[in-house]
Amino acid sequence: MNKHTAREKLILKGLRVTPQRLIAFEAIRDLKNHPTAENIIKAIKVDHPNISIGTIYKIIDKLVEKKLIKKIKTEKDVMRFDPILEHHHHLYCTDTDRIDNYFDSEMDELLKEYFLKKKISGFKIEEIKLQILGKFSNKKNNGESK
Amino acid sequence: MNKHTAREKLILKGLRVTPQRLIAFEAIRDLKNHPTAENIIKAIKVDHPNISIGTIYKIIDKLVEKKLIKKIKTEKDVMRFDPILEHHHHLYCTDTDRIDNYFDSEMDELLKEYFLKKKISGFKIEEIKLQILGKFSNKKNNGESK
DNA sequence: CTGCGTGCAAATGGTTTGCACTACG
DNA sequence: CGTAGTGCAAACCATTTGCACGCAG
Repeated sequence: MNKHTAREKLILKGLRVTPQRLIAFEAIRDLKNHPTAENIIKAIKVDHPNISIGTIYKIIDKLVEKKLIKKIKTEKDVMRFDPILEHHHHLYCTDTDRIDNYFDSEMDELLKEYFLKKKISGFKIEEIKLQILGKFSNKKNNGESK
Repeated sequence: MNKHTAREKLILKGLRVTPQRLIAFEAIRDLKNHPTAENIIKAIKVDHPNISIGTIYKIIDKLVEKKLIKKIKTEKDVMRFDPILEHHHHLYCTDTDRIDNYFDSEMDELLKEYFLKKKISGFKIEEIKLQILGKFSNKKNNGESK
């Protein structure tokens, strides 16, 4: 997750390494709770107030397009992003906008086996993600990082 | 799902029954594939071109607020709605914007048991929904209505 | 009759686009 | 050097809001 790695990932995807890209990419990786574009912009502005908002949007789009980050589904009308690419599920707080990651390979195995037996007619499954809705006990369980 | 029922549901939620509400509510119930606000507006406009867009948005908001319909999560930036209130999952097409419903009480049972044993620390589960991503075989499987 | 609901139009706000300029490779 | 990337500001567009009027209860 260091500067070097981010740089390499950009290069691997055929993207030019600009300071703006590096800063934005790292900001997204470091932000917890699946930031909105606004969160990202704000975080970047702290140290780099001169990066343009339009540019940040373009960078985000490019990163999504190149699969360096992902968009995630929420009920709100703002887009949020997820820098973790490996398969995982999400815990959605029904009171706040907190979204934590949830890794559970046992569950993944279970789902896989279940749908091996039970086909969904007319549909070819590629991936199954759990949206787990509920409430966090207020302990700051930010140790969700994987 | 007839006029009478829609009317009753509105009344039960303490909402005044206006022609606009009835028309909008029924339109949403009848639209397949989890309509966007735009879909809803368009559908209504066909027969009732004089209902205002602002009003339709207000009606949708009110229906969501009163839990007569639900918002659903998508990766796109437009909101979509679901008139089916009972617990179910969604099949998301990774190519198109098609979203079908998926009912599976066996799976629900499985999930329930699984998470009875395996607690998620610091999180109280209220509901679990599957996002099943994949592709439809092009057969028009619109018999997804429940 | 009282106030919730509607229609309209203007405002909002997050996101996008166009274009001239910059700098990565 | 040539082109992808940046900055800025204007444009977009779905949704929200304010307000006067209308109709449901």
